[in-house]
Amino acid sequence: MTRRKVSNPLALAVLSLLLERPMHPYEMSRTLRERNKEGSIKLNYGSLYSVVDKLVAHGLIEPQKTVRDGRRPERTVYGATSAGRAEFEDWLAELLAIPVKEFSQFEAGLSLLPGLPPEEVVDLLDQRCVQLEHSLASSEAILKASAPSLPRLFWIEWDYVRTHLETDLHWTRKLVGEIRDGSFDGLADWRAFHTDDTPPDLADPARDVPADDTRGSDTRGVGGADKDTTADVPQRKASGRKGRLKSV
Amino acid sequence: MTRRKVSNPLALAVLSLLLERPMHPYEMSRTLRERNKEGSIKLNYGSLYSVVDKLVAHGLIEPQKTVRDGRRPERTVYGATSAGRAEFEDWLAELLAIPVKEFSQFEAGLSLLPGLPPEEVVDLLDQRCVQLEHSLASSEAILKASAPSLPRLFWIEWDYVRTHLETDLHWTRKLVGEIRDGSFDGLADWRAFHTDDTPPDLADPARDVPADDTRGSDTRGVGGADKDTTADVPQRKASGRKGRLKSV
DNA sequence: GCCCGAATACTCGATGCAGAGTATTCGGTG
DNA sequence: CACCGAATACTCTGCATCGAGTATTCGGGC
Repeated sequence: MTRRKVSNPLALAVLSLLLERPMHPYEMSRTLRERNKEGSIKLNYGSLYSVVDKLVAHGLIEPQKTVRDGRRPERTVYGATSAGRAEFEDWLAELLAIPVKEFSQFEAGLSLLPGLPPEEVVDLLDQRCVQLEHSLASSEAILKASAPSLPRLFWIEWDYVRTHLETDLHWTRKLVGEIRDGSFDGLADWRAFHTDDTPPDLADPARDVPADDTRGSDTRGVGGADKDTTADVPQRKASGRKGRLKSV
Repeated sequence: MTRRKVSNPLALAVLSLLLERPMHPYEMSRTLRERNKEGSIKLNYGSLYSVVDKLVAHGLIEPQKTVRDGRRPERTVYGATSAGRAEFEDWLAELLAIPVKEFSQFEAGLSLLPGLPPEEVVDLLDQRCVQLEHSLASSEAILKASAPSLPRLFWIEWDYVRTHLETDLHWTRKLVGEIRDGSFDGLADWRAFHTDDTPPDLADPARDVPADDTRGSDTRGVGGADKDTTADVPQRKASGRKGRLKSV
């Protein structure tokens, strides 16, 4: 019951292509690739064929003929129906008008940030910045390559992602800066939590209550989860991980 | 083969909670909600229980005891193993250090923008701006509410999303402005494509070739896809969609 | 003491999707 | 003319995910 009968955005791209001209599935995939739409619409064959089938089942597209080139196997050419055109326009309008909350991996990571010590976080975010710079460079390469040959309308989505990459990079750099120069709010507690052998309940919501209890309180004494919380562990972790991630 | 044995970010949150103290699944969900982590990590019960089972199966967490409050059904309390701690730290480090490309709905919409006429796009993006302003306002409300009681470390992810919302809003406003004041590159062709009854092949990659063919060429004459491409249709579509979307 | 709604604590089946795998054919090279 | 790698054109299976559904229990009002 996801509102749309076919919810995969790839279906929208298929409709778009078939409104332009009839095609067979493989041609759709090639066309999307040629136009650099692969970067904005996830394309894989499994989904493509199942999406086409579903569009047919709902009467949004229909097989028009089958052709064969040389001795290649037969391919079915599909075309959009007028119901398909209506669905395309309505769906695209919705995508443009109504922002939807999407969950990013990085956001999830940020929300669990207290789980790593600040020094290591700085290291990791530095690595992230380097990667973002690379992504940014290749985005800009695409823009440079497209701009002379095609009007802006056809590479507008690249401008959008580039802008967001920039924002991301600046935000991350700023955060790294704050942690590094010590101006980050609560930095001392954060560090202490990871160096003490009996860390305070940093992440507990009952934290606004003045911390007069909680040294070995019952909430932590249940046992099991505390093993290997020794002082040397952070060192081992840091070096071990740094080595692995650099090699990636 | 998704690299991790359990790939759902919810599993990372579970590990994080269980490293803090042992819990039963329902308590995990409540805790995540109390801490406003629901906004950054998608939580639903189906996933939660299957993720817990999988973590157990891979030895990253383990059942510790079963308790019952009053006459409530028994609940299983889980705790993290040391393998679980290692997985948590490694995974979180990866999330922070390595940016992954994620496909947003809006980006997909942008990449198919030529499918709607510019006037309608302006309308739709205006609506988007209004929605984004609302999201931004509620993000800021959360920040205002959290800032006095908790150090920045615990609401850093809200700062991140707020920043991206702002970028998004500014970018969209700018685009709307360009289309509206006519400075958008290729605007005339875009509009013509949607008002002419025999539109040029605007979106075709063979566009750098001077358009000396393609008036009623065989690629469009296959029939079916062209019906209801009459001049009055855009009016009807626009008003119809505007009505519907406003009511949402 | 009874009723109602909210919270508790899950279960389960359908669906969608990823992506590895397969089989064929074309084009270029030695 | 034989071969090899790249491109063509799919298929198939397993797994994750989703969210609706269920059954129970607590708390508060009347």
